[in-house]
Amino acid sequence: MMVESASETIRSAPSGQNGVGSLSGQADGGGGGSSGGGAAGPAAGGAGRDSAVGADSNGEMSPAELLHFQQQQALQVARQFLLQQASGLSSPGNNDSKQSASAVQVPVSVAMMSPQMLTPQQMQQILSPPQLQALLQQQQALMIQQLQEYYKKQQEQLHLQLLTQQQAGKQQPKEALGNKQLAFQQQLLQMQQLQQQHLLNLQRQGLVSLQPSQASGPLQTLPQAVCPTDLPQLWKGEGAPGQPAEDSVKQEGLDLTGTATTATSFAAPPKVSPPLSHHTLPNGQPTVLTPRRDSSSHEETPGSHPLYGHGECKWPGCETLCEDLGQFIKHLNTEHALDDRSTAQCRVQMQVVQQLEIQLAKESERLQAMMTHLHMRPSEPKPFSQPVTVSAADSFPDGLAHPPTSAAAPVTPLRPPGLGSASLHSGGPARRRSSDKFCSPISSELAQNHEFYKNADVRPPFTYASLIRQAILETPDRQLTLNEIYNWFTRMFAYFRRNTATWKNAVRHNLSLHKCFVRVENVKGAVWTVDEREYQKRRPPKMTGSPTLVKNMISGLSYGTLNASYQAALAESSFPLLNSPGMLNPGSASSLLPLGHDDAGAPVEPLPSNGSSSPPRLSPPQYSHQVQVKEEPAEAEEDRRPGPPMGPPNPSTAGPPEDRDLEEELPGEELS
DNA sequence: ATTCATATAAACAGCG
DNA sequence: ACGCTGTTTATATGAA
Repeated sequence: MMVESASETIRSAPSGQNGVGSLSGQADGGGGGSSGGGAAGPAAGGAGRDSAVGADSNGEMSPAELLHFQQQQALQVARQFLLQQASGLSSPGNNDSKQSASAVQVPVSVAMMSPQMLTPQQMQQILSPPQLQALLQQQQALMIQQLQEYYKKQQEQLHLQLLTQQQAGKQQPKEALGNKQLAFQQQLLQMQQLQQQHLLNLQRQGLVSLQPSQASGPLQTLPQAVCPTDLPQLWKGEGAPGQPAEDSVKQEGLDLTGTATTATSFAAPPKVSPPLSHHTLPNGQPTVLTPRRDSSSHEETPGSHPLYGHGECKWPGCETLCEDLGQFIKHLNTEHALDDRSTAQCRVQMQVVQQLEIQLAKESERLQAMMTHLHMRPSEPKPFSQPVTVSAADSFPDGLAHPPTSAAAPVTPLRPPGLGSASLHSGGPARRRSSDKFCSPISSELAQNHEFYKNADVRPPFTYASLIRQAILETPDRQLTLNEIYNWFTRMFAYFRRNTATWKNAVRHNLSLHKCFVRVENVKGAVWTVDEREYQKRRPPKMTGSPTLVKNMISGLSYGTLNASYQAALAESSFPLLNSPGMLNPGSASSLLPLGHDDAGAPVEPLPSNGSSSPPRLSPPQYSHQVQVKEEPAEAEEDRRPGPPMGPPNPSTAGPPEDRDLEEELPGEELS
């Protein structure tokens, strides 16, 4: 206890804060001020343009063989992926397949899953980890499919470009523009790649910001960040339509640096499928209805040229109209000959493809891990034990904004069992923690995931108040000293092993601030107890509507099983602890309490914790049992050890009053 | 736009 | 004097 304090007192408040800040900022951009957030784009672009030189312009055009080789590899990966998907993910895959065929954007999948337009957080709060996992899986599958689709297209295009150039013979390169543009493109590409990865990570981790509004906002700013489908737009030269290749390229360079928002489609020119292309649903969700048709069409139609479709040249950034194939060929040979520019474009395209390959590989790996995990225990919401090491590596491949978790991550790269459930928002969880306000049962959540939180440097999605309460209620006598509370925090959450000054202050602040925490003088000092009544009181009964939402959502998902688990979760949510003092067993609780979210507040009084005690007895200034225990008798006796009316305190508690924390698992065991 | 809940930071007082 | 504990105030942010 004391020992720690020394080291902790100082440093690191900032890190946590910063982390939160940054994350929340992002979230904000998506949620509330989507419009505002979207504006930023240009600035970055400008910077990029100036320094564009950095991009290496060297590197000769690799031989066709190389390209072929790459294609082969990529295709193999894709095939593997398909196989995996087919074998393991039958149900979700099937469901999504249709959608994926038309809808490419991630948001779509989400929309599918959450008819009610719940925010990710809400979903997290409402759904239990297993449910989230299922959702995530679905989404994952969809995303990968989409990726793959796009990937194919890219491969095809690349190939064609190369061939075309070869056909055209060798025309003299016009060096002038080539390099600069290449540099721009490459730089932009890199940036976008990073962004993309980051976003994908975020999505993965916490179903982050898949909201329609967010999708549209940030996307504009970071085109690439979104998803493969948007890649094509990268190429878009602003004024491109109808312009000669050269011109379009120039513009492209400019545009790219300036505003990433420019959008010309590369694989699927707007004109190609006027009615089909991008649609925006009423709710603002961008949807790509059937862009792929185009791409597939080339493949299928032998007579046509892959780079030619719907009377248009499909060369990246070029939308020159060509009446017929002959004219197109001519155009191709003229405008897209083997010169620096074309080479550069080709290279960029290669990078795009490579990036996609990488992405695909990662996703495949992830999928496999997920499937493995799920197969092992289909319905078991266990924290981990997954041998999967994948997460560690791919979680944050890039160095981009990682959640506060960052550094000291003690150990296991585990990911929250529930997958998005809480951690994900790992980063931003700071603010709205689920536990309190919604049904989320901290106890059950903890029970299920305590291993995770214990080892992963992830901020728990609970409020300080709920955590403190949990800590106190977990003890047999429902009372803890401040230091014991600290210890509980550090014992239960890796996250709280850092930034101690910050969160300890917060804990103290919460103890003082909330009426539900009652300080009781003790011989030994003071202990803190929980006034359950106050605790219930303090949260607004907002959950009222939620059940409906949840139902709808669930029905929408058509996850029968989920429904069950959800109910179970709800049940658990209540106060398992109260029921059996000393017993944390969620299971028991669930059976006892059919419903009632934590918060149901007044109505939910039902906690039989003391049977009568809670409601009536409490009337006086007393707070349930705990207080009594401590107040008088306790004084005499002192610790809870003997006093606890509760049953068999766990071994851990048995130990020294304060030190029980030393070890790890006392409460944890019970929980799980 | 307002209100509420929460998080964070910090100042301050009392106590051992 | 120092550190811990506890209270309080201020500010920022997200959500309803």
